[in-house]
Amino acid sequence: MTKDDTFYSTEFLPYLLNQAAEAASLGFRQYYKERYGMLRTEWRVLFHLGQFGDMTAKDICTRANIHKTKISRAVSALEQKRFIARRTMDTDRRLEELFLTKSGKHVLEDLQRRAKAFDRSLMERLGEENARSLKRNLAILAGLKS
Amino acid sequence: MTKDDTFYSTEFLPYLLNQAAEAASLGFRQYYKERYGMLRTEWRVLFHLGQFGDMTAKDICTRANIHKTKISRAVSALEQKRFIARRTMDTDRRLEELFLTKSGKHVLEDLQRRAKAFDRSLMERLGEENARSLKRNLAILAGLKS
DNA sequence: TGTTGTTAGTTACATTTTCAACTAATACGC
DNA sequence: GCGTATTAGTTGAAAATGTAACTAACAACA
Repeated sequence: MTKDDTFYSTEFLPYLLNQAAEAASLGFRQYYKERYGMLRTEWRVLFHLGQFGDMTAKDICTRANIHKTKISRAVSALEQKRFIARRTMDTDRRLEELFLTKSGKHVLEDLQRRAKAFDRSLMERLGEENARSLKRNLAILAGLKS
Repeated sequence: MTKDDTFYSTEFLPYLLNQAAEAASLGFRQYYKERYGMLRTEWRVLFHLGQFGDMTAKDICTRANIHKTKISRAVSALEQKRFIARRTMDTDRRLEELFLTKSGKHVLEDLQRRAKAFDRSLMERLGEENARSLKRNLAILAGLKS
């Protein structure tokens, strides 16, 4: 029995994932926070609305795997900033369809453009092939792919 | 100008990283929380002490990239649980060397064994080659490698 | 229709995190 | 040595998160 069953933190995938996630989101987070006073969940809600069109809070919860209270608060915050608005659905009055306002669209446009650039810069650090493989593996772990 | 400048959330590396990190740490977090009432930072402090031997709070901050207040509180919590103890250093009385108690060592041993197993199970889902490449890329993004 | 169960979303409260200010000890420049 | 600047670590208050209980609307079925 050798002493070398030492297990290093940098070998532990959850640790690595977390460190990488923190490091990678730092720069972008700073931007939407300083520029628009937004929190991460708010940015995500906006992003999802842009991606899938009008949808309900529940839809976003499911899609983004975020708890409903977090979404509820993000929605209120975005509403106060006048980036989104809601309308109760006739078919089921429990549901509220969320949609981007004009200014919300502008903000989202800006954020998306920056997100894209930010993403590219991260990928450049890894190289095309590595980056592709990384994203594939992450999607699997995140349960987005089998 | 085609409409297909749509940028999907699942293409955005920080998003993917975060989702994967959340998903990957869930199972293990549950274990140390339920079994030992520990928070993530506490588990990390323990892990670092096991890995590098006795060290100060500051050392851990630097190594693990965690803010000193978070560490300070984790250290207090671990101390209360009698998993670690501290002794002020003679050479510089601002510094406190942290070390594992007997029971802390037991707990850490258990956690490390489980972490290892947990890690293996994650890696199996990806396949050996993919997993290796994933860890390499994460280390780069985390700034642990150039 | 009335009862029971379920679902979308909000609210209240407890826990955790963040941020800024603080204390105590050391280091530096003179 | 003495004043000033740093540094390690703690603390308190504010912000954010998680958890559970709640309201309002719908569904199902007698």
